[in-house]
Amino acid sequence: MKLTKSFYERSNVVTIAKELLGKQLVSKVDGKISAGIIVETEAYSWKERGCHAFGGKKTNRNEVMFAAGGCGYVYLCYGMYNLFNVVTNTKDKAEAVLIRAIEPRVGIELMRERRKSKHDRHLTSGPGKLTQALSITRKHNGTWLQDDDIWIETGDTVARKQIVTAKRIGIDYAGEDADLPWRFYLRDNVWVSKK
DNA sequence: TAGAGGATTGAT
DNA sequence: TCAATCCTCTAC
Repeated sequence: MKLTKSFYERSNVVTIAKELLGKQLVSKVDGKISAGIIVETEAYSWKERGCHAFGGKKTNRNEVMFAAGGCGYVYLCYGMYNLFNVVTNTKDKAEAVLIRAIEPRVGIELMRERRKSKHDRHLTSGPGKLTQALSITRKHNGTWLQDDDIWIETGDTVARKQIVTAKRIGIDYAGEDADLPWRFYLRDNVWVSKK
């Protein structure tokens, strides 16, 4: 069952990031379905420097973050990798959850083709990898998660004690905000990206 | 309009 | 440890 708009429109992005663990991310591209369980997320808010929309600054790139919760925000990182975020909160309150890793469940053969990687372990264990495996690109920026292109549905039940809290990755430039414990992942899950 | 740098990855 | 690689933003 797809998550409803009211799930995304809540005001606490950190809570949403935690609750997304165990949910299933699904993509349907060219009529082909592939999906996996979300095992790692990070929260971002306009209130802190790690966020593209820090201070409420709107640009062409991050415009989608200012839409109401329930949109996909896809952008290019390092000129090579598409990163997939879920926009949360209400209109003009720019917050989002970065999906950093998933555990493959549906269309694994499809993912192998798209990734061209011999080791399944590397299929979706990182933000740039999972978008490749699910064939998510910048064309999906602004995609409505109630539609039939990309969506998130209920998946596994996650016990509170399975959730590990940590600092976010790769945002050293954010100063003290880089220390915010806004990264969440499932304990002992092999699909979590490692550092 | 030019130039610097980034929410990464995989190979060395 | 480092290069690949190109879009985005800032400053001139």
